[in-house]
Amino acid sequence: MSDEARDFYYHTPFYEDHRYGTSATGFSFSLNNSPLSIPNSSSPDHEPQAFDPCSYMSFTESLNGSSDYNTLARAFGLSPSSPEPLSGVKIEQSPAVDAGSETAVTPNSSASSSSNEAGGDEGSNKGKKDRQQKESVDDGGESSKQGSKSKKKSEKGEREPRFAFMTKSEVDHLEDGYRWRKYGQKAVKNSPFPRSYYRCTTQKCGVKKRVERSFQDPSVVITTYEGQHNHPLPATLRGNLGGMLMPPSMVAPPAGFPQDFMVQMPSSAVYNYHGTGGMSSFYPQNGSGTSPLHQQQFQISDYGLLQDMVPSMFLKQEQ
DNA sequence: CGAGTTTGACCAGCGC
DNA sequence: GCGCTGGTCAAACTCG
Repeated sequence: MSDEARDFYYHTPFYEDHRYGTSATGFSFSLNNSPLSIPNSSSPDHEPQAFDPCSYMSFTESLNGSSDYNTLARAFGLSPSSPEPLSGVKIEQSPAVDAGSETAVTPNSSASSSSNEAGGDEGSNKGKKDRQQKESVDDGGESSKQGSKSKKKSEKGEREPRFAFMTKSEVDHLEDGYRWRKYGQKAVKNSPFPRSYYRCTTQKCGVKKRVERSFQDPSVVITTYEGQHNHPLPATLRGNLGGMLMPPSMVAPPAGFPQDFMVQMPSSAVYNYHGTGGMSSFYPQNGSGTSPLHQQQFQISDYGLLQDMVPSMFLKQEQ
């Protein structure tokens, strides 16, 4: 499918042994027990495989477009060997999408992935496309609501890169520096918690995000970003960021926000976040839990959105 | 009054 | 074909 071919996407999990080493200033990544370290010039006295995410990139930057998804991908050990510059990274399940390459990348695949998140997006795009067409017909193609639609349907199958992570928080909608407008909420199957849909309020910015709570652990909020911001952070909030490495939702922890949160990227990668108000860092969890700052962990076993959205951090570049 | 939220409706994809 | 589910729209409503 052209759509898939045009995007980057995550492959469903299957790598059961991703291991993330950790240090106070960074983390390493290994694939199938093969350490995959990312150079770090700022943390020489840490484990060799460690690197300083802060000096490497930041989620915020990534979302802001100042750092591309390729960087993000690299930072997390994604698409480690991709030679060509990536133009985007996408979280989505790869249903049948190229089963061929998928198998190639995921030897143990067995996976689940029941998901339809990716498909859902496609669907939504199409849905809107249709809708827009209808409306266009109704008002001669100048529907006032067009605004939002024009972008999404925009180029029909074109899907935005997605990035999902989990955070341990008591508030559903975490502050991330950007302004969001909620445009929908839906009950999620098999979950007592609804999923909320947000869109960046900045004009021309088509970034969206979905927020929902894990039904397995209500204290965990699953946030999925879709697209990249094409504008800077609101000035008023920018100061709080300082380009620190933290998940988009964590950029500006609200008052009362738990100082620790964890982010789980791929199937078994668990990141812990320890914020101290002023400085914050990501602390990926490693098997031995050596990080002194480890606060909380969370293992995704296999469920709904996460399963679908964050099956693993493996990306694949389109061909 | 503008911006954001709520909520019911609509629609498409998917599985059976 | 039908029902379920996810995603979005948009009118009504709330809030500052």
